[in-house]
Amino acid sequence: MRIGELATLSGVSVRALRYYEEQGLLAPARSASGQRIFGEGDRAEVLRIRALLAAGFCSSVIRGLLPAYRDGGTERIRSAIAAARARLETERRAIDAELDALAGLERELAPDVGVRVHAGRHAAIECSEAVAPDHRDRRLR
DNA sequence: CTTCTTACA
DNA sequence: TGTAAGAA
Repeated sequence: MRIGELATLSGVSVRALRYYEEQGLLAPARSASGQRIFGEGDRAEVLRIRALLAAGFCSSVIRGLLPAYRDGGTERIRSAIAAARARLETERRAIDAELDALAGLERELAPDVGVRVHAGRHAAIECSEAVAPDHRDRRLR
């Protein structure tokens, strides 16, 4: 099948499929005219790549993991999962520590801070300088 | 109409 | 990742 069909079947964009090939995650054959030719098995392959990506593995790691999936290298995969889990748990501890630190700063403030009366209305305290453009960032800039 | 590559946002 | 452009 050509790239468009695989994209429809897998729910992955044509752009992404070409990118996966560029990253060495997929190795489709080529027709005489240069078009990528995928096999039926590539559908499952793509879904697996998506699952690995969703779990946080970068393409270079996935590249090394895919062959293990094909030739039953279960131990290699298990260790990769364990490493990823350990890394995430370390990060979680750091996040919990920051959350605790924030709670401490909040308790340190006077009881009524957070809202001040201006012209009879409630208004949130301004904090232009300390606000991160994206609250998902790990550090405020 | 679909795909390819290359390049840019 | 999406989209544009020009060619096949």
